[in-house]
Amino acid sequence: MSGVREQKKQQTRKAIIDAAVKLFTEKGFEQTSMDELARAAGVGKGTIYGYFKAKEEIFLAYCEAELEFAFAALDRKIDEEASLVDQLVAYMMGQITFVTENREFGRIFAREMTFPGENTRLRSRDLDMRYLNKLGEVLGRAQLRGELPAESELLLLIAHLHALYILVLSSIYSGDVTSLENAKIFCRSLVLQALHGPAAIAQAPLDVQSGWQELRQQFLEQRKLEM
Amino acid sequence: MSGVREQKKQQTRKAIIDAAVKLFTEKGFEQTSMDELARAAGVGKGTIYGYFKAKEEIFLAYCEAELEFAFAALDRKIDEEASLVDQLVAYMMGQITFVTENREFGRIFAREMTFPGENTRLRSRDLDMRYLNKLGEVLGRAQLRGELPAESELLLLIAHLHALYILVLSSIYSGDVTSLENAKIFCRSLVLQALHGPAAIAQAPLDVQSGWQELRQQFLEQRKLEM
DNA sequence: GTAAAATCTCGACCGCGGTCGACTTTATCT
DNA sequence: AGATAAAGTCGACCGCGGTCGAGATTTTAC
Repeated sequence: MSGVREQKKQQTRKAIIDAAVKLFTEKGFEQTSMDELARAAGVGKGTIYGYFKAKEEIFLAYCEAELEFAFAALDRKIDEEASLVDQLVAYMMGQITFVTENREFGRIFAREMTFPGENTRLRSRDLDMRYLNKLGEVLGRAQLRGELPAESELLLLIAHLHALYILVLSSIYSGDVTSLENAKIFCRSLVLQALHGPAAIAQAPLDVQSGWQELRQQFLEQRKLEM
Repeated sequence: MSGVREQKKQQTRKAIIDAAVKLFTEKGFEQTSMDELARAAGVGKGTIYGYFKAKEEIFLAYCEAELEFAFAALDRKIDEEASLVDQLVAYMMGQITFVTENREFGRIFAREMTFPGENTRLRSRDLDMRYLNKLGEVLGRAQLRGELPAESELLLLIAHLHALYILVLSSIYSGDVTSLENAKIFCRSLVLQALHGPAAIAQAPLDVQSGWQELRQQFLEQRKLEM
């Protein structure tokens, strides 16, 4: 049972991912066909499906590497002594900035991560956990500092914040939020409310208040909600 | 400019939607091909694309009718005098039950609604607004009753609750939540926290607390989060 | 060493969603 | 009414993601 076979398999796998990174980066996910990918990786198309169940799975493998990098960069930039809100907003915006760097790419990523198909469920969960763990760390530190009540249920808060992140992303793709600045204001307002209850905005610093009011106007005009 | 043409167009449009309702219901969205749909509607395949930009757009048109019905049923069942939390959970669960009635259908719906493509953006926004308006009504009534601080920013709260709904849906597709019962417990915990702050669960009635603790255990085991 | 079994590779092939331009039907103009 | 323009219809056709089984390659058994 010499490792010849195993070795080759690893090579092939790497060749596929490398080709995917190159092509997806160069021309995007949807614009890269499996035929191209196979040719670029130097294998038959069918072979790819021995390594990945679907095109989306390759996509997530590709994301894994990229996200790793983005998170590392973010970690370096985060100020652990900043206020909880600032840190949370920073993480959320880091993630959002990364995802929406390319709009089409981000939509696929968001769709696959938030509502994964059976093929991609496990892989997307892996990726998700990195982000959730990050949130957990930030919250844990805040709890130690006393910035968060000791009896807070951290897991629930993590879920909560994750929900807000998804919402902001969704707002970007629904057209309610059209710039990263607005996304940030939105994030901040939501986080404030999550941490300090429904009346938090009314007590927030003036710049947050006014920023939100402006956004609010845009929402109402765009969506014609009856309020 | 007799209306002959316009009349025919309306007929054709209706024929397409009718066929879609029949086929999507019978065999599902993905299992219905555009060729079949065209044949069933009695038109050429190309004709359909004169009425809808993409298969997904037909899907959303199909949903519109179904959702209308589901909401009406829900409205009839909702107790306007129940507590705010109960009403919110009821609406969220109504929506979730509807969406996940068929798993594949629900995933497409959720993906298209949360991260719409350029083709389906406007239509998905229309649908979204119905749900948001419902939330607004419930919150507005609660504010009048004094169950919600007068200075609460309703729009922000609506956004917040919408985020929670999406999260619960996402948890179902990620495999974190595997039954409607669990979804309900999750919903309730999240809503409580959203309305009463991060420490709300610790003060919740015992059954909510214990239900959540059980769910929490499942999460941790499944996801192996470091907490 | 060799035969049998297990594994991996490949590209022709499938059905799909979506496009295109030739064709038919309706509206408009004189 | 006849001619021209405009609008609508259609299915052959395209490239796509994914499958399949024949054939090549490695492992195992003797």
